[in-house]
Amino acid sequence: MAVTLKDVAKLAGVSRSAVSRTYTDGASVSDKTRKKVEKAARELGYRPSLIARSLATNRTKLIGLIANNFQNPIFLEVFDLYTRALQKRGLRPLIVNLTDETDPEHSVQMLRQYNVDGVIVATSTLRPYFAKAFKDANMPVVHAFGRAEVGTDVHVVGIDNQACGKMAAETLLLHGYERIAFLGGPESATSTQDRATGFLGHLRDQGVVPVDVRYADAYGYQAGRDAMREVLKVEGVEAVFCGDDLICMGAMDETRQKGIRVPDDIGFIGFNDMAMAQWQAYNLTTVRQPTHDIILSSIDLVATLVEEPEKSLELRIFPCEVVERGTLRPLSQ
Amino acid sequence: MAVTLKDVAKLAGVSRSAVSRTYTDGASVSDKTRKKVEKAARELGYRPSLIARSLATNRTKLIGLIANNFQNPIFLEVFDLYTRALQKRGLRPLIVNLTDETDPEHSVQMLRQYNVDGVIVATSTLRPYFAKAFKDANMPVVHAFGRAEVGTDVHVVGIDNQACGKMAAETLLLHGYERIAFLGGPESATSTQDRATGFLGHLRDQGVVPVDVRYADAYGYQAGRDAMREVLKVEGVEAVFCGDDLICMGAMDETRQKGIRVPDDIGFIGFNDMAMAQWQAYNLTTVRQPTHDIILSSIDLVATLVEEPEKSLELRIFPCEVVERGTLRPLSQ
DNA sequence: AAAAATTTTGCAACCGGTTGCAATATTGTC
DNA sequence: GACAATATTGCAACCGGTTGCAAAATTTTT
Repeated sequence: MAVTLKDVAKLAGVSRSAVSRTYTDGASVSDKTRKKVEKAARELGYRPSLIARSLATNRTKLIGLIANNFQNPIFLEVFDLYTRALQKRGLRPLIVNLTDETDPEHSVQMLRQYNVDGVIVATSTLRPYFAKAFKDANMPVVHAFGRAEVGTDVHVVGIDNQACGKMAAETLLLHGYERIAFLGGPESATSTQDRATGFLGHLRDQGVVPVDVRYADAYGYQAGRDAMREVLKVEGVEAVFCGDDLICMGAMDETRQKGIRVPDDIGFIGFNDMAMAQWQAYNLTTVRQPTHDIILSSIDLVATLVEEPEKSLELRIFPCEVVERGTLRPLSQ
Repeated sequence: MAVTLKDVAKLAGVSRSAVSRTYTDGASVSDKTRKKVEKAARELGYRPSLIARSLATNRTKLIGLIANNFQNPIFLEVFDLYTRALQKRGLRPLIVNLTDETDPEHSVQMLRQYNVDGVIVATSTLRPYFAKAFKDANMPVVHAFGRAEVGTDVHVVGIDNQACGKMAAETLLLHGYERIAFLGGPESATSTQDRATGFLGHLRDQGVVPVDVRYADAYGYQAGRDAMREVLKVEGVEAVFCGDDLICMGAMDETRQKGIRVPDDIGFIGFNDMAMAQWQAYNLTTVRQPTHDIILSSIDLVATLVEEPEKSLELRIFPCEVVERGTLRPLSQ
C-alpha cells in the first residue's frame, strides 16, 4: 500500500541503498543520483518510514515524557513548551500519564518497548528513585523539576527549592510581616520539603516562629482551600507562603469567602508564577520558577545523553526570582 | 544489547516462532511451550520490541493527537482524559502541538512517517479540511470537538454548538435579562460561529436585539478581557454570553476591575464548565460540555475505524446542559 | 490399534529501512 | 595518458519481530 524504498529505487533506476542514502545525512550520494531519487520520490509521494528506520538504527527520536500533575495548569505551560521544543529538534514526546501510579516498573517497561531514545521525568512530586529506575534500565534520563539527592545518580535540571523558600521568607519579612504561616504542597514531594526547609529555616534564623505549618494534600486548588480553612483557625495570621500558585489561589478564595481581605488583612505569596498568577482576580505575588529554561535545558541534556550515555552526572540549577504583584501589603517607606 | 526473540528461543529451546506466538494473542501455542518461553523470558527480562512488531504487523498502537489550544486549561482536562483512556486500551497518543500552524501537510507527513494507526483532531478551532487531510492520506481520523459540515466526510464527535448557543440564550431570557451582549471566541472557529448562530438566532426569535456582538481574538483570558473592555463601552449591558469559560473569566475580571459588580450589575454565562468554573472567585454559571463523553467516544470511534476503515460516516453528538452557579441574578420568583 | 481430525511446531519469507564492504566510477596528479 | 587517490554505487546481511505453510505431534474416532 504505502510507497517504499524499493518503489522509489525502481522508478529512479538506482539501488535501494542509493535511496536510503539520499535520506540519511552524512551519507555519500552524488548530486546526480540524489536528483533522480528526489524526483522519483516526489512523483510517488515517498516518505521514509520512521519505524523501519528505528529498527535499523536503534534510534526512535521518541522521548518519554513522564508527568503526573495533570490537574495543575502549570503543566499546560510545561507541556506546551516540551512539545514545541522537542518538535523543533525533530524529536517527539511519548507522554506517560502517571496519575495515581507510583511504581516505575510499568512505565519503564512501556518505554523500553517503544525503545525511546531518552526519558524526561517532569515532575517534582515523584521520589528520585523513580527516575533512577529508567537509568537502571539503561535509558538516558533527566529529572526535570527534580531534586539533587545524594546517591541517586540521575541528571537533574531544576531549581534550588531551599533557596527559593528562603526568598519567600525574606520577602515576607521585608514587608514587615511577623505572624507568618506556611502552607506547603503535599508533604511527600521533595519540592515541598525543600521549600519548607528553606522557608522555615530562614524564619528561624531571623527569630520568627511561624504561627502555622501545614501541608495541602496535593498541588491543587481544592487542596489549597481545604488547608487554608485550617490555617484560618489560627488567630491573627498575617501572611501565608503557599508552596504553589494553585494552592495559593484556593487559599485566597477560601480567605476571601470568609470576608477576610487580601492583602489588607492577610498577605499571600505563591510559587511558580504560572500564567494565571497575573489574573486580575488574584494578581499574585509569587516566586517565579524559570520553567522555560528548565525545559529547554532538560531537552538539551537528554539529547546530549543520547549521544553520550556515559556523560558525567550533571545538576543544572536555575535561579528563581520574586515577582511582586498585589497580594502583599505595600512596603512601608 | 537488548534481549531479543532469538535469545529467548535459544534459552527455551524452541523456535523463534514459538516465542513470537507466546506474545501474540490468538496464536496457537501449547501450554508446555508457553511455560518454557515465559520462564526463559523472565530470566532474561525479555519484552517484545514494539518497533519490530509494528514493522511486521503494520500497526503501531500510536494515535496521533492533534491540538492547538495549549493555553486553555480545558485542554489539560482533555489531555488528561485522552492519555489515560488511550493508555487503558494499550494505545499511546503521539501529540502534535499545532500552535500557530495552519497547514495540515506537515502534520500529515509526520504522522504518516510514524505510521500512526489513527488520528484524533481534538480542537474546535481548526477548519474541517484540516481533519480531512488525514483522511485523504488514508488514515482513520476522528474530529473531536468538531463541526459536522456537509461535504467534509470526516467522522465527528462533539456537541451541537448551535443548540448550546440557544440554551444560553434561553437561560438569560429566563433570568429576565433584556440588554444582552454576545462575546464569542475567535470568529474563525466553527464552534464560535455555531454558538453565535444558535444564540443570536434564539434572541431574534424572541424579539430581543443584542446590545453588542463581539469576538475575542482567541479562546483565552487576556482576549476575553480585551474584548470585554469594548463591550463595556456599550451603555447598560445587563448580561453577557461568553463563548468560553476562560474568556468569561477574563471578561469578569475586566468588569470587576471597573468596579462593576457580578452578578448584581452584569450577569455572565460561560461555556465548557472547565474545572476552574467552580472556583470561588468566579463561581461561573456556564453551559457544560460533556468533555468526558466526547473523548471516550472519539477514542472508541477511532479504534473502530482502525479495524474497519470503510465504516460509514458517523456523527456523534452529545447534549450539553446549563450549570447554574452564581454569575446570573437569581430567577425572579 | 489404525485412521482421521486437530493442534502445535519450525522453516523461511517478509515488513522497510541501514550500512560495511568490495567493486566501480570519477577526479586529480605528474 | 597512466596511475593514484577519492567518491559513489550496489550487494547482501541485518535490525527484531510476524505469519503462511507444510511437517510433526497429539488427540479423537472407529
